[in-house]
Amino acid sequence: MPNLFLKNSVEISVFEKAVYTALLEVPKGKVITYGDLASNAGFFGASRAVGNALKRNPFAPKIPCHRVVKSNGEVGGFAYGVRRKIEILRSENIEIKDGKIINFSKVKI
DNA sequence: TGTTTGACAAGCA
DNA sequence: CTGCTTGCCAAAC
Repeated sequence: MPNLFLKNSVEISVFEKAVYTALLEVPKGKVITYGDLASNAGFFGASRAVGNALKRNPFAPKIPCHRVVKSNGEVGGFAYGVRRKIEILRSENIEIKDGKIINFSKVKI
């Protein structure tokens, strides 16, 4: 395994490292899909694995996990509840209706 | 070391 | 639009 970093005494796989790093490049007020994030991280098609990586994210508030959404415009999941995710997104001026993002093509990277 | 698991995606009826 | 099926991938069992 070509991985294992040490961040705050927590082991991180190269996969997670790549995902978190790529995610940090998403500006406030914008979102990215699980699939695109996977691609940006260098793991095309790993959308599902990305979800897992975010869920078990060791350092929660440090990374903007809330900016990762589904490719169909739905919000997706969140470790602390979808409700919370929506609130945070709204606080970043991203409109959401019925669990779906308004103007998805415009707020998406 | 094989199987199961998900915060997914895309295609089709 | 809804619901179902298959494909995916890294991590956890």
